[in-house]
Order: sequence, then structure tokens, then C-alpha cells
Amino acid sequence: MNIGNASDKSGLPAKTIRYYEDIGLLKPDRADNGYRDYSMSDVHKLRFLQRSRGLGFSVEECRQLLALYGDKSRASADVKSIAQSKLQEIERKIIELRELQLTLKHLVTHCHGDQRPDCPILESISGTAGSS
Amino acid sequence: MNIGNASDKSGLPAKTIRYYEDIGLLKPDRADNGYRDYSMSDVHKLRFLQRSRGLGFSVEECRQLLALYGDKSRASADVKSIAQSKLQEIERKIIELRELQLTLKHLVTHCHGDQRPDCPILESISGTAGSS
DNA sequence: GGTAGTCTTTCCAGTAACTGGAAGGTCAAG
DNA sequence: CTTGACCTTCCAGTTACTGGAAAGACTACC
Repeated sequence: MNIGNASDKSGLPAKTIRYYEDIGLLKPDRADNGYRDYSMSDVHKLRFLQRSRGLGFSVEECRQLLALYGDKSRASADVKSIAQSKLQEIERKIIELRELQLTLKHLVTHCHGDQRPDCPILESISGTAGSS
Repeated sequence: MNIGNASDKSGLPAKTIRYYEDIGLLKPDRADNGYRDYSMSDVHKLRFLQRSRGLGFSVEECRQLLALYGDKSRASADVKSIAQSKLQEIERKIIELRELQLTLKHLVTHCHGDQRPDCPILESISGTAGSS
């Protein structure tokens, strides 16, 4: 499959996919005509990258996660410790998203959508949901 | 409160805080000595920025969210529509994080942490949890 | 009052992660 | 055999920081 197709399936722009190859995240085959040729496995990796980048993980973190994902020869203890530290981060991100969600939901349900610009929640956002 | 303190409380580096001021996200007072002087409200905004950036929202999106957060004179209908579209995005992000979480949890529970480098999950990651 | 150490300021340069555009080769349809 | 959509590389620009220099300000101790 060539890059446009892989782009559609992964949700990443072709530019970005080539960039990821440049920095060594991915090495697709090449067809005889010089076109990149993506396998389903490549596409899964790309989709994985698309998601984790969108969730605020850095490219380097993604590289680690991708290593878990693809490198079966790696020692399991190693895999396990990386995965566990990322799990904590994910847990935290979920909590933060829930807090943000709560805030915005209040906003949507308590504000009227009419001409009344008085949203009582806006003043209280700051103090609530203090964690970390 | 000056910038080091605001940095500690928000979790953002001082450099980043100054940068956010440069691009107009924040306008702290200035003390007589020229030092920036942050109010609690400023700190809440910074903390808010720290979180939403970490969750994969762009600075421009954060600017919008910050506008909801701070601009009480805005028409409620406007606030509501922005908040609602962001809510959908948050919902999606939570789902994606849960999927990632599931994958990594499988990894942690099924891999042994010993010398056995055979993680059966790694092969099946790709196919599962297809959404969007 | 001096001075060491830790702030803070601005400015300018560098990095990370893309993103756009030019110049040109490839391919499938008509 | 040309037209249009795709692909290639390369190079420049953008976004969102990040590091470091040079200089002013504050705290504390002698």
C-alpha cells in the first residue's frame, strides 16, 4: 500500500509519515518504482503514533511505546517497567481529562445558550479539582 | 507572586510562562521593580494551560478554552458551542487513553518480567480496539 | 556599606515536531 | 500519448518551546 492510502488509514498526513521515517520510527518497504510500500503492521504503528501523539506523548515516548509494540526480542522485565510507568501517566491523563470534562459540562448545562452571559461556574473553575 | 513561585505552583517552566505572555495568553501585573506579579487567577490559568497542553490540545485551542474560562462577558451561546465541541474531543481522548491503557495492562499482566520474551499480546495489539 | 548568591529581566539563538511548496518522476484512464 | 492524480526529494517556514548570555534586583551575612 502506498503512502496516500496509509495516510487515509492512519489519520496522519503523508508529510508526517515521511517525517516519522526520517527520524527512524518506521521503515516501510520500497516498491520497484521507489514508492514507499506500507504493510498493515506499518499502518497499525502509524495509527498508534497518531493516537499517542494526540494524547500528549512526545515522539521519544512514542518511540519507547512503539518498541514495546514491535520488539518481541526485548526482555520482558524491561517491557514491563516501561509499560508500568506509562500506565501511571495514562491514569493521570484520564483523571485530568475527566476534570476538564466536568468543568466544561458544568459550563454547557448551567449556561443558557441565550442572551444571558452570566456563567456562575466560570468563577469557581479555578479552585476546584485540585490534584497532583 | 513572582515567576519562580508561579512556575512551582503551575508546573510550567518560567521560560514557558514568559512565552505564553509573549503570545498573549496571559498578562500578569508588573511590580515596581519590573518583575512580573502573578495573581492566584493567573496561576489557575497557567495550571489550566499546563494540563490542557499536556493532554494534546494546541495552544490555539487552549486560547479558546481560556477564553471560556475567563471571559464572562462573552455570549453564552458562543461559550456553549465551543465547550460542546471540545467535550466531544475530550470524550474521544478518554476513549483512546482507555484503549492504550488496556493494551499496556495486558502487556504488564501477561508478560512475566522474567527471562521469557514472549508477549503474545504484542502481536494482537494492532487488530483490536478499532474505532473512529 | 560590600558582596555573594539567587532571583529576575530582555534578547537572541537553537530544538522538536511538523508543514508547505517547488521541481520532477510514475501511473492509470481515456 | 497526454492529462491528472499520485509519488519522490529537498529546502524553507511555523509552532511551541528551551537554553544561554548579559545585566539589573533582592536577600543575607559580614
